Order: sequence, then structure tokens, then C-alpha cells
Amino acid sequence: MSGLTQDCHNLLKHIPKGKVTTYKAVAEMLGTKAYRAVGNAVGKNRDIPNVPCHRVVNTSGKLGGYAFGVDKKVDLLRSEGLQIENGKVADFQDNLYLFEDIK
DNA sequence: CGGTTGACCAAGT
DNA sequence: GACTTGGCCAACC
Repeated sequence: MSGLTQDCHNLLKHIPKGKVTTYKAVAEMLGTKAYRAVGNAVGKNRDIPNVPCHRVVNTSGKLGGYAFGVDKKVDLLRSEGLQIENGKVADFQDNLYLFEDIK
């Protein structure tokens, strides 16, 4: 254990419902600059459904992608109270979770 | 074990 | 504002 992937997943599980985070926020939180490692770790997502990867979006507010399909990701986020517009999270910065309560 | 790829980001051109 | 380059980590071939 003790890998970037595990920490990444651990943080994702701490994301409250109705909130989203960015790959950058996770990477910075983990103390690394490898945003790609996070994207890869979450992207490959070996821990589904252990990790709610649908709450992770890129810094542009776009959903990026989803192992089950972006359409599913949109549906999940909408079910959590978020609004998705044109494949992007509406007011995502307002609902952005920066793990300020952790560490 | 080395090179490529990937749901990325930021800065430079 | 669009495209290119460099950089990082982990998994796959």
C-alpha cells in the first residue's frame, strides 16, 4: 500500500455528497504534482465501486471521463444535487471540495 | 525491465 | 484563444 493510488482513493471516499473535486486538488493534497498519476489511478479505477470517481472532474469543470460512461457520471452528479451543462459541472467551483477539513 | 499510454495541468508559443 | 511542450505517477505491453 502506501501509494498514490491508495491515497487518492482514500480522499475520494471523503468527498461529501453533492460535492466535486479536481485532479489537481487531489494531487496537491497528496503532496505530488503528478496530476496524471491521479487521473491514471482514478481513470483505470481498479477499485470500483470502492471509489466514487464520478465526483472527480478536471479544473475546467468538465467531467473528463468515466469508466461507466460520461452519461452515467452526469446522471450520478445530477442525482447528488449538481447541475451538468454541456458536459461540464455548473458552478462546479462553488461545489468544489478542497479537502480543507482533512490534514 | 524499458517504452507507451492515460479520465491532466500549467506555461509558453 | 488555440495549439504545443514539458512534467509527473502508475498500469499495461
